Amino acid sequence: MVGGLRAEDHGASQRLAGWVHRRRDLGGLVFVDLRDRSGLVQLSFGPAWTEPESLALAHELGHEDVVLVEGTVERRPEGARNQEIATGDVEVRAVRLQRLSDAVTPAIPVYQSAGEPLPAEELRLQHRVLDLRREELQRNLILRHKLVIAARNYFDGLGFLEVETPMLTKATPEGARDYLVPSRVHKGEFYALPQSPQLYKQTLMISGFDRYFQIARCFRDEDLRADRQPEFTQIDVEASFVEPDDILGWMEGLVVALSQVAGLEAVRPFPRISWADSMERYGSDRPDLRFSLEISDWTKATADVDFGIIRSQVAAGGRVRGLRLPGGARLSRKEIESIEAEAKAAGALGLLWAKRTAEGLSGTLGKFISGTQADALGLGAGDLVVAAAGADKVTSPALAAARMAAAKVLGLTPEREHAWLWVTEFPVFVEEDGVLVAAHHPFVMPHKDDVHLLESNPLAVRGTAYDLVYNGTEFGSGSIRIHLPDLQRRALRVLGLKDEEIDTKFGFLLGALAAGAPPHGGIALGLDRIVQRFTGSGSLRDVIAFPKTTAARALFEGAPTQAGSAELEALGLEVTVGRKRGS
RNA sequence: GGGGCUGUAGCUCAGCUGGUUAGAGUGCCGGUCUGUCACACCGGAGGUCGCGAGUUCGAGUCUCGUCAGCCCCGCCA
Repeated sequence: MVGGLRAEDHGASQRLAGWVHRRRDLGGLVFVDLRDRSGLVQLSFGPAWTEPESLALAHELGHEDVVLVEGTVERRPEGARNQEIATGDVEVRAVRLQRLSDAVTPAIPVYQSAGEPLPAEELRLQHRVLDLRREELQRNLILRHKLVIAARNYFDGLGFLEVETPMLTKATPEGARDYLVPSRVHKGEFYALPQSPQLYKQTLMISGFDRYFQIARCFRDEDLRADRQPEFTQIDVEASFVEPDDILGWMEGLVVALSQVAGLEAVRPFPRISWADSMERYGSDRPDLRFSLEISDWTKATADVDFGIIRSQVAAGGRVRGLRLPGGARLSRKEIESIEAEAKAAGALGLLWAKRTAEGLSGTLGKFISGTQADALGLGAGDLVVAAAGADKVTSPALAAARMAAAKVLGLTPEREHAWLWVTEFPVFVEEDGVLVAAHHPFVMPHKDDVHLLESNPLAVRGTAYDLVYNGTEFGSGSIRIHLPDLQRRALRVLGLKDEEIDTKFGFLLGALAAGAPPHGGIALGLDRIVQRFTGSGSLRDVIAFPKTTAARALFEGAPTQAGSAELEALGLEVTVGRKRGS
């Protein structure tokens, strides 16, 4: 490896192989930066120490040629050292040079000079073989590897077993769209690629593998984002005879181990907040606790404020909630409106605000309130409040957006760099367009105090579900699962499933549960997202070796492709749309 | 499914209210050069202006469509 050579290696004979990163040909002398994944080292070629044929070859080397070199490590002459690179005190004086591979001129540069912009991402994905040679991507994938190894060792140390589960599996009736794989043997039937190993890991619990984990690939056929890929990797965990505390404790230990690998800080225990509390105080189920700004309920404090919007929203059953921003009075109207714009983008009709300065009260809300009423909001001189009136469903996301926007506009410094958090007691069910759906998935064990509400008031049923949140990003979620077949059937009925449907779709699960199931639960963490945040990458694509585009295409190898008619026939398939583009 | 941005030399970009021969830097090719490290200097080649229609005397530039990439909403834990 070339990147580790130092002044102490002076005089050592070396045989090095790598890629030609850069060549500086001075006519008599030739310098070549040799690269491998450990870094760079300068090779020097000169008539005094290099064999003539090798010297001639050195003049001809091009970018990305693969070479093998024999020579001696030498301290560089005074004034010829390079502080910029780790091996800058030495060079390898090449005696013999062999070209192992003559590379064509790279379509996109591997070498980048300082401040040079990256090629278009389309080209980077197309020429992934070259892009992956860049130090940044190599560093990301190396860290990813180290995190995976650390996770495996961590779980192994706790007696967890890694068990592989199928990739060709059964379509799941709800959740994301499945990727389907046609069966040749059973024409007209399809496997699905797993959205997660959820049901398999529960089955493993029932089979007695009481501590399981897997670095599991998952597939979801939904539209993509910068932080979403159609195939992604989860650190998947499940254990039997556990309470949430057990899972949370183990996972905190894992996060500490992973953070150590990445050189970041994670302090246990992580704070915990219930979902209801989180929505109340931060308007979000994944609050960024690097900032402590909290939402207040001002419904009472504004009860005698004569302001149409407030009165009508409260009369309709809504509340007045808002954020107190100390020192916020210095914000301009434009800056305040930028906060409002974020709240509107999150679904609010508008944001009310009041500013208090030496001159008095001002703002859309400020105009309507007295000094006493301002005091009731905690609005002191120099402060600003922003508020939203209406149903929590609308105001919570709006205030969550306003909270982050305000932190940015005010230039608040984070109170901590790494804000780890557990959000617990997620509801089991939520209402979507008037229909009851599972908030997480339909296997979440209801809170024991709420089981009796299952049929009478399902929306009030708290679940034993928890999310791990890091700096406002959800890193993973899990729950204690239902291990009683009767209870599982009740939960599925609440979702509107008929008994026959339950038996066809979930019969294998209910059957397994009936075989004597231990209480069990687990969690899954998004590995890609963890690596993305730990490396500070802007996109998931920079922490995956061969990612897909936002249209789910693989540009390097060119997937997906059309199937030939013989293949289709063998599968018993006929394609009726989209036959085009011979390419 | 919807909205926005982008597409000009291998790469990164410039190209004005439409105007006749489309530029720069870098890379590439050739040459000079013994301490460079963004080596320097001299010379050269290199263009389907994403693609297709349309408007116009004339389109890289305007209009419509389409393809691709990226960002966002819907969707997705």
